[in-house]
Amino acid sequence: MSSTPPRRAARKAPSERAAEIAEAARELALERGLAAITLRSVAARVGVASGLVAHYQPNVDALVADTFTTIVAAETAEVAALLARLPDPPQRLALLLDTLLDGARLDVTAVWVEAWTLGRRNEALAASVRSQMDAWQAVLQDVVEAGIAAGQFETPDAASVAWQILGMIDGLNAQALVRWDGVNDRGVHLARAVEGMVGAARGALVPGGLPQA
Amino acid sequence: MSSTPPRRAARKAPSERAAEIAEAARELALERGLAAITLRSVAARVGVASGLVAHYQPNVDALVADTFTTIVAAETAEVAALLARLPDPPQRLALLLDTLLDGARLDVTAVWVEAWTLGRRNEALAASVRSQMDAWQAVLQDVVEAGIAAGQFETPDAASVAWQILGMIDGLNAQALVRWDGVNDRGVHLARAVEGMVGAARGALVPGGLPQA
DNA sequence: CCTGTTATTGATCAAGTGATCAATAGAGTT
DNA sequence: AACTCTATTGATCACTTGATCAATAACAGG
Repeated sequence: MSSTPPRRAARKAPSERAAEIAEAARELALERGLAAITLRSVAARVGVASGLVAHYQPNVDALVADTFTTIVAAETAEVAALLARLPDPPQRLALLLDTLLDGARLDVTAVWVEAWTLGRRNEALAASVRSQMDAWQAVLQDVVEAGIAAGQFETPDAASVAWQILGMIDGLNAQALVRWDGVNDRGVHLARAVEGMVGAARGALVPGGLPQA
Repeated sequence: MSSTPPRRAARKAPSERAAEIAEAARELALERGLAAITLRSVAARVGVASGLVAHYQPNVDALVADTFTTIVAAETAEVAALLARLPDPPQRLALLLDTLLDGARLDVTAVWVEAWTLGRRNEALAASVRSQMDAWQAVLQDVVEAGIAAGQFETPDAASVAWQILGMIDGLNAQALVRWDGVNDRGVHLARAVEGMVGAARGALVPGGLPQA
């Protein structure tokens, strides 16, 4: 048994150490924001010297950008997988709205919002943000187009509608980040708004399936 | 004619100097973000020693919070004044949506987004953000309630709908900050979404007044 | 058991931050 | 003209940041 932790960190395979660093950065970003990712903070969490973190990354900006991508891509994949189980486009869209508004991923929302700002001074991050936004938009566009093909939705521009829905979701989540109270029935309001945009039947997207209040 | 600027800044009345500092901070925030507000950057813009800026503020966090309030309150007042000219609630709401989506205030949007993140580490700023969000919501709620009173809107919860519209606008603007292209007819899509939420007649809010595409 | 490769260290540098405060000097008052 | 008040200075401190790199030590292959 050792009282004080070992002076020197165990030597590990580069891939393993890189994974540890990525994981530490991910946790830091979710807990304290992307701005909390520094050479020293990440190193401390992994239990290595700061120089080692620098050794595994060209610079901190890249680590921040990679961390953002890791976090956000996982969310997109998770939600997309959830949707894949449902066959009916209106059901898929309803689940999508419901899931993204449930407040279970507010830490990810915080990362999104921070990335929008940090992207101004971190070109690599800005590129990641654009790429991940495209990924989200693609997921939404898929659902909208499937609904159109099935004759359940009707809109002349699925791509634009998908962008619009994405923007609304982002805004409502960002709002929830700052202000929880005061807003009732977020899901129902959004569902009605989206029904109008995609040309779905009234009530087709309301989570509980209740057509009217 | 003097080649080099005077060593010492002219002595001014405290209120005047304070105004200069506030204005410099405002410009910096709009041009380079709230994070660009530092004792030295503000001092340099005013043409004064850094110590003087500190002399006029308890700390930098307060200056950032005040600057945010100044910028955002001016926007709210400006738009509210615009609306006041129109008597008809649907027209007011249409103008509101149209104005906020026209991209003329993207610099203010950037300040909003940054404040959401910075508020995490600046309690004074967080309080300002909440307060200014409330102010915006009140403007929107007013319009919605006027429409209900006039029998042109129909919704059981004007306050929640106002919050919802605000969130959507914020999200769409934040999106525009990062990605301009790909989205067509933002105004029309949003107008339709809002029509659904406030229970207005189809086409009542479309900017050009065209009921259908 | 050597020996070469390289993962790891930690001190170091330059740059930037907020904050403090004794010293200075400008402007109004007497 | 002397004086008083205070706006203004700028050096200074303690701290944090990203980055660099010579030195160290652990592991693998011969």
